[in-house]
Amino acid sequence: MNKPNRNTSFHPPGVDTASRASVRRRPSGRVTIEEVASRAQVSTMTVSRALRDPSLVSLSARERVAAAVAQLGYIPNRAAATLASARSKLIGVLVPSVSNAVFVETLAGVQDCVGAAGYQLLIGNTGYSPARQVELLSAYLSHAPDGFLVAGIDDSNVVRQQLAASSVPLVHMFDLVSKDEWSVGFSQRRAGFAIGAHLIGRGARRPGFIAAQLDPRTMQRRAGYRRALRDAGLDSDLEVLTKDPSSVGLGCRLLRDLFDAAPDCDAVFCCNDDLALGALFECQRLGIDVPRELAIVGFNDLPFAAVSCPSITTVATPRYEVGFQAARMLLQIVNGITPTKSRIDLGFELVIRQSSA
Amino acid sequence: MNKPNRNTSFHPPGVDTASRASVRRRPSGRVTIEEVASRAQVSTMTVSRALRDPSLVSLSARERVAAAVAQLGYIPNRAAATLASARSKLIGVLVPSVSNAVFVETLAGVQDCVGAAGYQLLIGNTGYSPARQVELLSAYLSHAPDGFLVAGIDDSNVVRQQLAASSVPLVHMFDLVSKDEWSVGFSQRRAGFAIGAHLIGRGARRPGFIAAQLDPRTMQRRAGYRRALRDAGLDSDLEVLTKDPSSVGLGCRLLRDLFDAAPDCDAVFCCNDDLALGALFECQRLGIDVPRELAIVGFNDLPFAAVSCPSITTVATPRYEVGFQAARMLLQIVNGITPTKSRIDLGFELVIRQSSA
DNA sequence: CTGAAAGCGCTTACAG
DNA sequence: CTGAAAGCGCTTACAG
Repeated sequence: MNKPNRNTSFHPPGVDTASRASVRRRPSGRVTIEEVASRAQVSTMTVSRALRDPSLVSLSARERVAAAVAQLGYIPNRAAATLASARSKLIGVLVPSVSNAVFVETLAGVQDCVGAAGYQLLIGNTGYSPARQVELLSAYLSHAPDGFLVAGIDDSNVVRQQLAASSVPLVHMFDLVSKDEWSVGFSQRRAGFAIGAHLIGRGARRPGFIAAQLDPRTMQRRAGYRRALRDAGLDSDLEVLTKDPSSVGLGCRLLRDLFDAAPDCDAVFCCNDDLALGALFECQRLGIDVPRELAIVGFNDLPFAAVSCPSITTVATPRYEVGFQAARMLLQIVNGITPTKSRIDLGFELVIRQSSA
Repeated sequence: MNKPNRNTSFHPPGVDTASRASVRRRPSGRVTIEEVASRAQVSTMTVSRALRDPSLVSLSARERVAAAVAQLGYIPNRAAATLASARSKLIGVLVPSVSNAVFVETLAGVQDCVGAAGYQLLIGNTGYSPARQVELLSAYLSHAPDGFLVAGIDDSNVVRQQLAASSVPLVHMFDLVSKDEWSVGFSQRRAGFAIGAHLIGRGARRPGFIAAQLDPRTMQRRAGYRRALRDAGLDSDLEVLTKDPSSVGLGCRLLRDLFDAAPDCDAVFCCNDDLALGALFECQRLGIDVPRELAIVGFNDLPFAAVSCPSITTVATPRYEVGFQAARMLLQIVNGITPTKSRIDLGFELVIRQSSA
C-alpha cells in the first residue's frame, strides 16, 4: 500500500508520512484519479487519457487502468473536469411548459440525441413568463452549460442580452427565427392556413376558433387560419380566446361559449388537441353530432386523437424530431462544426379524420 | 485599472506585469470572483461570503460587492464551488417514464420544492429497465448529486449496491419501502382494494381487469383489487394483461379483448386513466352503454377523467404531493436534519363519477 | 505513447 | 468582520 494515511489522528512513532506539518487535506471520501493512477502504475495523465480516448494510450496501460478503475469503483468527478476543461457536458433546455405533452416529446428527442454523447440536461419551465426566463437563465449560466436549447423565448429585452453576453451557443426550437440565428421548427402559420383551407373545402360556412394560453405559436396558427377564411371571403371573427392555461376541461367550456355566441357555427378549429377533446366531450353531452352538425379540428396529433370516437382531425407536428434535430445542430456547433443550414423547417401534416370527414 | 493584462501579446515596454515568465494562464473568458474582489476592494473570501450569506459581511463591503457584481455581470462558477465545497446543488431524479403524466406532475412537485433552495435537477428516464437504471446512476454519480429521488427502482441487485457505495442520500417516491429507508407514497394495494370493493358494492357480478406495462405498482393495484373480489366470493381471474406500454389506443384494444373473452363482463378496472379513456371510446364505437352495460374505473384522476362524457370514476393519487414531500424529506437529510418519519403515506381518494355511478 | 507542472475558480479551515 | 494559504480533482499545454 503506497497510499498515504488520511483521516487519522493516529501517528505511528518513527513514521511520519505528513512531515510537512503545514499540509492540510480535505478528503471528500471519493476515489480519485490519483489513486487509480498509483494502482495502475501510471501517471494521472495516462488515466485521464485512457478514460477519455483509449486510443491515445498503449494497450497495456489501458488494461491496467481499466482494472484499477473496476477494483476501486472509480467514478470521475465532473466538477473537476468541468473546471479544468471549461466543458460542462451540460445543456440547458428552456421550454414554456414541461407538463405539455408536446414539449415532453420534444425533450425526449433532445434526450435521445445528446444522451449518447454523454451530455446531461438542465430542464427549465419558463411558464411562458419572461421574468422566469431571466431567472432560469442566470441560474443555468452558473452551471456553464455548453449550449442552450430553447422554445418560446421572449424575442426582446434582457433574455437575449444575457444569452449574447454569455456567448453560449443556442438553438431555437419550434420558432423559425432569422437566418443569423439557429433554429429548427415548422411554420405554425402555414399549418393554421392548411386547417382553414380544409374546413372551407369541406363546406364550412361559419367556422369558429377557440384557443387558450395565447402564446405566440398559437397566435401564428390563428393568423394563418384567419387568412385562409378571409381568402375565401368568410368571416374570421368568430372566436373565443382566453389566456387561461389549456386543458380538456377548458375545451368543454370554450365550446359552450362558442355555441352560445354563434348557434349556427358548423366547424371549430381548436388551437390544440386537448381543447379539441374537450370540445368533443361537450358536443356528446349537448347531443351535437360530430361531424354532421359540427366539424372539429385539433392540433398536434396527440395519441388519443387517432382513437377517440369519432377520431379527431388534427395537424401532426414533428415535435420529437424538432427536439432531436435541434440537439444535433447544437452538438455540431458545440464541437466546432458549422451546420449546413441555420434554419431547418421540418414541416407538418394535416391528418383528416372522422371529426371533420 | 489594477487588473492584470491577459490574453494579449502586446507588452508595453518597461511594464511587465507577468515578470515570472513561467506563469501560464488558461483564461476561460468568464468574470471571476477575483475580479469582483479587486473591484470591490476586498478579498475573494469576502466576496464569497457576501454572495452566500450577506449577514457574515459588513454593510459597506456588502454594498461594494453587490455593485461590482452588477457592473461586471459576474456569475459564480458552480463547478468551482462544487469542487471546493463537495456540494453540487444537484439532485438526481430517476423515474420510470418522463412522458407519463403521473411522473410529470411528480417532477413538478419536486421542482417546486427544491427550486427555491437553488437546486437543479438531473432527470432520468429508466424506462422500467434495470440496466438503464444502472447506466443512469453511474452517469449521475459523476456529477456528485447531493441526493437522489427515485421511483420504481429495482429492489434487488447492482442498483442498490451502487447507491449504497456512493453514500448519497436517497428518498423513494411512490413505493413505500422498509422503515430503514426513506420513502413517500401511498398504498397501491389498498387503492386497488377500494376499487374492487366499489365495483362489488355497485352490484358488479362479472368484473374484469385490463392492464399494460405490468410494472410493480400496477401489479400491487391488481393484488388489492383481486383480494376484494375474492373476499366477496367473486371470480378474480377475468383479466387481459400486456407488457406493452400503456396508451389510449391500447385501452381500446384491451377492452375488445376483454369483451371477446367474456361477453357478460359488466365492469372493468383499467390500471390507469389512459386505458380507461380508450376503453370508453371503444364502448362508444361498439355501442356499449357506460355505465348501464359496463362500468369503467380508471386510476390517477388525470384532468380529462372529470370532464369526459360520461366522466370517469378513478382514484385520485397525490402525485404532485409525492414529489414535493419526497423532495422536502431529501433536503432535510441533505442538510443534516433527521425527518420525523421515515415513511410518509399520503393516501389516495376514490372519486366516483358517471362511468360507474 | 507518457509525464511533471500549472492552473481552472471557487471554499475550507485557520488565524486574526 | 476579514484575509492569506491551501486544496478540491481534474485537464491543458508542454516537453520528451
